[in-house]
Amino acid sequence: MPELPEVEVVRRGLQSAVAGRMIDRVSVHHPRSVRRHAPGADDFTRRLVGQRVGLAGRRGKYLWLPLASGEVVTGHLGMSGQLVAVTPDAPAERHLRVRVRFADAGPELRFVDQRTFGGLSVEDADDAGVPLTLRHLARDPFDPDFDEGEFVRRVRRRRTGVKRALLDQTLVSGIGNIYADEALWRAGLHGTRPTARLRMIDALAVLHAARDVMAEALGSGGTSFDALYVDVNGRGGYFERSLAVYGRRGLPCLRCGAPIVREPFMNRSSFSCPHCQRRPRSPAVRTLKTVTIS
DNA sequence: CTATGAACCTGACAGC
DNA sequence: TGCTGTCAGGTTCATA
Repeated sequence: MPELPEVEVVRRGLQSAVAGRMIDRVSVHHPRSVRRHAPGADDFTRRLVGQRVGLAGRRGKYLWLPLASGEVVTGHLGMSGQLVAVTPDAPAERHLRVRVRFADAGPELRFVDQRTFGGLSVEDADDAGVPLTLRHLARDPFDPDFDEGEFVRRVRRRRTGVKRALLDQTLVSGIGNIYADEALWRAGLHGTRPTARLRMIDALAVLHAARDVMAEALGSGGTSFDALYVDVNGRGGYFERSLAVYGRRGLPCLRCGAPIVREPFMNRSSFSCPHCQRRPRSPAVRTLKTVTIS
């Protein structure tokens, strides 16, 4: 569930809850939650214990905490992951996966994850403190070094639909199913519009729309449809009230009044306005004639 | 290298 | 009361 705004809310909460504190004990309650830490759960624990943590970082939907050792502990929330700060004597959550206790008497950090698509791992970092395993990720639209020209060039080189491109974390990171649909609605584009023939002005419009809608969502504490997305204090956001299309099948478009439609998309859903976002005549291209030059 | 779809999990809910 | 099928905010891996 969590996309960039929700992960950023968690990053901020994480930082105020644990930055500067010393890790004392770590317990892994489910091996799957540390599966991306190749050396295993015991090694994961060993690398954390005794470390003081620094200021939390984020790229796209990933976040991390630097350790005094120079390594970083990285996390991804997947579809249902939560990082919560609670008093050490609070009862264990149903889906408690990893528990991090500190040397002081303050709250402990818990990774709770119903579906276990998320996870934690300890990684090496580059000179800028970015985990090495995240370098394949594109920067996100809030990164001062995000290169819009390069984004447009790379998108137009693709032979796919614009929604697929928005969700490709190697082109731009942080955008998921909700904010992709919201951005496409704001830009007046249907998600199956072929990227190869996308005008530069449209590519930039949808990118800026994604950045804008995610900034607004961040201001509302994120989008919570249910209890699966919460901040470190266990509270949800309220941006779902401001969504224009996502989850609004049959309800009137806020711009023109036409009923919002839901269409299947990659085993999931896309929501759009049939009037404001007209379908392309020829859908996403995928058969490209290959010409061999000998 | 690029594009696509299945797999990875658990739980809520609708319909029978 | 069950059972079955569908759906959920994401990423990775195998296959063309």
